[in-house]
Amino acid sequence: MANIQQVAKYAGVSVATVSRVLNGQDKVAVKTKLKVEEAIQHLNYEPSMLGRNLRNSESRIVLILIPTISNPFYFEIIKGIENMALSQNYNILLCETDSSPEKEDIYFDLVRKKMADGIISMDPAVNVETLKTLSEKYAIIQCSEYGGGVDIPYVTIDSEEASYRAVKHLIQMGHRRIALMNSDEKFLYARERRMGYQRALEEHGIPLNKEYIFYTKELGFEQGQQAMKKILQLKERPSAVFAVSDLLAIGALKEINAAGLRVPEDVAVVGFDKIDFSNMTNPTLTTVAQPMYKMGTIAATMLIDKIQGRHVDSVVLEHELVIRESTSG
Amino acid sequence: MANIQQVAKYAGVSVATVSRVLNGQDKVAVKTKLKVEEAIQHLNYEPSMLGRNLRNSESRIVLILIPTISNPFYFEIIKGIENMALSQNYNILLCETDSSPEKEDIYFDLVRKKMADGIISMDPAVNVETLKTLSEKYAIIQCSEYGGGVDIPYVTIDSEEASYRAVKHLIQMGHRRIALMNSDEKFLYARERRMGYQRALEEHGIPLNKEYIFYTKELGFEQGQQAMKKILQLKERPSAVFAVSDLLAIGALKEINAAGLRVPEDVAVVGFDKIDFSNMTNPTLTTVAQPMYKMGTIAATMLIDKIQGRHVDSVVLEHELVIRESTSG
DNA sequence: CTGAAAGCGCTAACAT
DNA sequence: ATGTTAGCGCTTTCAG
Repeated sequence: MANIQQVAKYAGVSVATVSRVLNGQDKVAVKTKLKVEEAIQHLNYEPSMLGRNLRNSESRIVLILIPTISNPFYFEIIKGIENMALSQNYNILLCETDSSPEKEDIYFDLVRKKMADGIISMDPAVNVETLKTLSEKYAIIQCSEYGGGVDIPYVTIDSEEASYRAVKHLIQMGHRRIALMNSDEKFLYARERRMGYQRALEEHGIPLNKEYIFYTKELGFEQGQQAMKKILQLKERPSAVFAVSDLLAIGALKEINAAGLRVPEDVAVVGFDKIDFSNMTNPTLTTVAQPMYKMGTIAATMLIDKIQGRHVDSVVLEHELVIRESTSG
Repeated sequence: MANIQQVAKYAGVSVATVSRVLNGQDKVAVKTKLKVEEAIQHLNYEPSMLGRNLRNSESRIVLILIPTISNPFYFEIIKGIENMALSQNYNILLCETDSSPEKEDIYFDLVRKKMADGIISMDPAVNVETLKTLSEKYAIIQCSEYGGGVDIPYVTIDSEEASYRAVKHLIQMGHRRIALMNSDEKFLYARERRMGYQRALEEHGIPLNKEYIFYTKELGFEQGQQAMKKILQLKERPSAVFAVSDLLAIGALKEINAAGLRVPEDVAVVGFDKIDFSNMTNPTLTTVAQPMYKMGTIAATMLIDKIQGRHVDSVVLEHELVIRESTSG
């Protein structure tokens, strides 16, 4: 396979000139340029990024850290990141951490070893200490999820407010016994969403019933089913459930159905994320929409700015409550 | 940031020795090794893959080409590929082509430019000619989808047989008016599945009714809804539908429900792929399971073998019909 | 506008 | 067992 030397030789110019033609920055005489281009054509030359990357001390690869690829919530965000990255000549390495520190470390190593120029972390379970240390030397952005108190730029929504609005909607639909299906409160967003839930209840004079708050280990379908099973066994059965992820909510839907109850007549359900599937269920799911694609593009822009040494500020984006059949069938 | 030179200097040895310690192949005296390791520790040294990659003329990155990340069908396959790749020190670049030749070409360029060592293509819409040309110079494996007649190793299942069994199951459940929801027959797997469908009908003396065959542009939920809408308008309404993807089938489910009909009493439905979500619907979906994780690991193994110059043969894996509520509620 | 030459960080062949 | 050295393929001063 031809390299830049051979092209230079064939074209009768120096490698520097070939490089100039390749990068199109410096001025090259039209005639010379033509010669070089012909040589490139003739030799079927493709510049090697390996050489270029070493020379430039960059990999033009950015890491996306997600807990699991199976949660559709990440799709649109990833698309946003990808398109923005691509437009800036960066490629993305999608890294599934399975929320495991060991796997996480494999990927962190990639930036330590210069195989990646930066990281967009969407993993709430990420080892915050490591991330913090890393962020002193490398470009890191937190997207959607973020650890509090750490000085790493993030893009996210106001979880407390979103949660507040979702619960308020349920209250306005006449519900007073509202269950919360939350994930572990070691995650900041989980604490925030619980606070929004409480604020809505308080504001409407509904006393907090701790029996109505359920914690799940993960945000998946099965966890939603299990939690819903417990909820349905309560003496004073809630008439509504607010789940902090759509998959949880869909699990709840399924379980309610299995128990022979109807949504929303017997139990209303609200999810969170507006994943594609939330519109495929029967009934369709009321849910909180995050501007995922936009969040992705912004995260990518922030990261690239950071990589290139520019200053970046954190961003909080708007969200929207999408009312569908599961609360107002 | 420290480089190998500085480590060598600090340890009072040559760079070659440091490299030896790093790679652990050649023999190094324990004492020397200790000195080097201390230097590495002290200087916080991390070997740069940029230098190593250039030197070794490899990137240790493999490309996965998929039409869209939104189809959960790919999850398990990707996990399989990823785990196998990781265990061999390869990383994966997930590339969404959107079935667009332009985007495809961006990714092909990555291997032309040595940024990737090989490709696992799962995109049926891939430009077969380009792929063929590429495969003469680079390592390429087709996974799950493959173009016929091209001499590129693949791993897949027997689509014709899988389709045959799915339809046979419907016939055995007493159905005789069975619709087929297929994708464009420019794809080999679509032609094969149609053939399996026909074989099952023929074998049971059911005449082929062309009105019962529907083609969709994509394999998504919306396409399933649209096709089902048309199916429900037929004078002689089919009593069963075989869709070549779970998402199509789930769209059909939704539409049947919307029309006030029941599954499987009024219309039975069979999908294809056994995506996670096929178990979350109501009713749960009868579907054809492919050994996706295994397919992924095999594809990765094949690719790495190919990259490293070993010979590889194509593989056809077993499938399984998973009978659930949508055909035998 | 073009060329010569240095060097990014690493590995491996060769020499000792 | 260890050191010396020549590149891998590219970009970018610096001279001319």
